[in-house]
Amino acid sequence: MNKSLLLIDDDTELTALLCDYLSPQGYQLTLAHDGRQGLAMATSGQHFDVILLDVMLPQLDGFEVLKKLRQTHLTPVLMLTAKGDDFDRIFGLELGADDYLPKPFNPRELSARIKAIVRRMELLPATSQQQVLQIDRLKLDPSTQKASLADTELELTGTEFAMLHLLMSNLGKLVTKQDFSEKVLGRKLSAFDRSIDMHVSNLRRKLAMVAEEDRIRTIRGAGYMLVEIP
Amino acid sequence: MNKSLLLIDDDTELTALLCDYLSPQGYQLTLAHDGRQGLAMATSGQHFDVILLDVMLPQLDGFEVLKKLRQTHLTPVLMLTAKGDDFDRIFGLELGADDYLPKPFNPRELSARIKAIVRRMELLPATSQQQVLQIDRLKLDPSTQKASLADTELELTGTEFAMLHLLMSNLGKLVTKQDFSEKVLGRKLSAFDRSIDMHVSNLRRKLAMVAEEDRIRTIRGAGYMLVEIP
DNA sequence: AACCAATGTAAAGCTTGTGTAAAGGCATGG
DNA sequence: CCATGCCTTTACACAAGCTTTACATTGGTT
Repeated sequence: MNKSLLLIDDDTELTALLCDYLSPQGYQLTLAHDGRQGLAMATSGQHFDVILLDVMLPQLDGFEVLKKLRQTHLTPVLMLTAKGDDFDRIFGLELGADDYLPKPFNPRELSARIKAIVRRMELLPATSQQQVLQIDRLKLDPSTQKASLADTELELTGTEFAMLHLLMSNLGKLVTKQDFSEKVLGRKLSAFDRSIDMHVSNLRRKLAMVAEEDRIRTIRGAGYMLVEIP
Repeated sequence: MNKSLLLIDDDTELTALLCDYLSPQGYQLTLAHDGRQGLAMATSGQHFDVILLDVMLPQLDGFEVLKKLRQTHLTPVLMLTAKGDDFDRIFGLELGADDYLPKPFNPRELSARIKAIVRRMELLPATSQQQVLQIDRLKLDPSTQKASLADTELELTGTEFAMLHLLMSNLGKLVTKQDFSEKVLGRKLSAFDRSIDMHVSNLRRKLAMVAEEDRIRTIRGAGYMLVEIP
C-alpha cells in the first residue's frame, strides 16, 4: 500500500490529529496550511494519490485551489466542507472534486473514503497517468513522446504513439476499437472506418523492423491486445 | 446523454419527487419499491448506469442487496442513508458502494453526485466495467476476453464467449433461445434458425476437451441452463 | 410402439472482419 | 504554391467463423 496524501488545511489541531490517525495506517502525509502553498505542492510534480482539501483557507480558498488544479491535474480531491452546507458540496462536485466530507467527521469514515477513492483510481488504466511504461524490451515515455524497442528508437507518428500507449497501459487486456477511436482519435467509431486497422498495421510493421515477434494480438470482432512474449 | 437509473426505495413520495426532478434532466428512471424486486431488476440483464439504493428497505435491506449485487455486477451504486449514521456509510463504502448521500438531501446534490459517478465511469475502458465470473473451475474474464476451465485456457470464438458469458451470469437460470439470439447475435430468433444449437454444440465440445461433465443442460422447448457440478 | 417435434452435430457454403498496398485528402512549413 | 508528412479512404485478397443444410438421435405424446 503506502499511499501519499496531501492535506491542505489551516487548522493545525486537525492536521496533527489526522497525522496521528493516518500515519499508522501506512499513509504518507504532506501538509500545507494555506491555499497558495497547497496548490504549489499539488502542482509541483510530486505525486499524490489523494488530496484532502479544506474549503475555508487563507490566501486562496479551496474552490480556487480546486479550479486551478483541475486545469492541469487529475489528482483525486476529497473536499472537507463545513457541515450542512449543500451549496459548497454541490459546487465542489461540479468543479471536479471526487468526494467531500462534512466537518466534523469520523476519522474512520475519512479513511474509508480515501480507500474508496484509491480503489477507484487503481481501476483506471495507466494512460491517464504520465509514467514511463516498460514491457520487456519495449519502452515508452509519454513525457518525451519517445518509444523504443530493444534500445532502438521507434519512429512513430503521434497517433501510433498514442495507440501503443493505450495498448501498453492495458497489457494483456482487450482494447476495443471503440476505445481506440474515442481515446486516440477523439471520435465515435463509425461503421466501415478502417483507420484503426491501418494504424495497427503500420505499428506492427515498425515493430517488426526491430524485433521478430508480433505482440499485438487481434481479437476478431472486438479489438486488439498487447501480450507479453508471444 | 440520456442515462438510465434504477431507484430502489420504498418511499413512494420520494420516488415520485425524484422522477419529477430527474426525468426532465434526461435520466430514464426505473423504480423498485423493495429490496428483492430491486435486486431482481438490477441483475435482470438490463443495463443501468447508476443504481440509487436506499438502506432501509422491506424484504431485503440495502446492504444485503448491495452484497448480493456485487457478487455478479459492478454497476455503480449510490446509497441513500439515514442522516448522520456514520456506521451505515462506512459499512456501505466497504461493501463496494460508490458513494452515499444522507437523507434528507438536496436534489441538486443528488444530481451532481450522479454526474460525478457517470463521469468517472466514462474514464474507465469499456471492458473493465465488467467483472470476472467464476463458477467452480470455470472462469471467464471479459476484460481479457479469456475463458478457462481447470486452468486450461479455452479457445473460444467471440460468439461462443458471449454465450458462455450469458450462461454464467445466469447460473441455474434458464436462458431462452430468444435471449441468446437477441443478446448475443443481435437479432430476433426466427423459426428454423439452428445457429444457437450449433454454438452450444461447439461450446460443449470445447468444454468437454478439458473436463468430463456437461454443465450445460438442455431445457427442451425453451433453451439452455448452466448448472453447478452436475 | 409408433409418431412427431426438438435437438445434436458434421460438413458445406457464405458472410463478415481483417491485413495491407495504394491513392486521396488535408494540413504545415518552407 | 509546392513539398512533406500524416491520417483517412478505397480496394481487394484472404481467413475466421457464423449460418445453413442434412441427417442422426432423443424425448415426449398418443
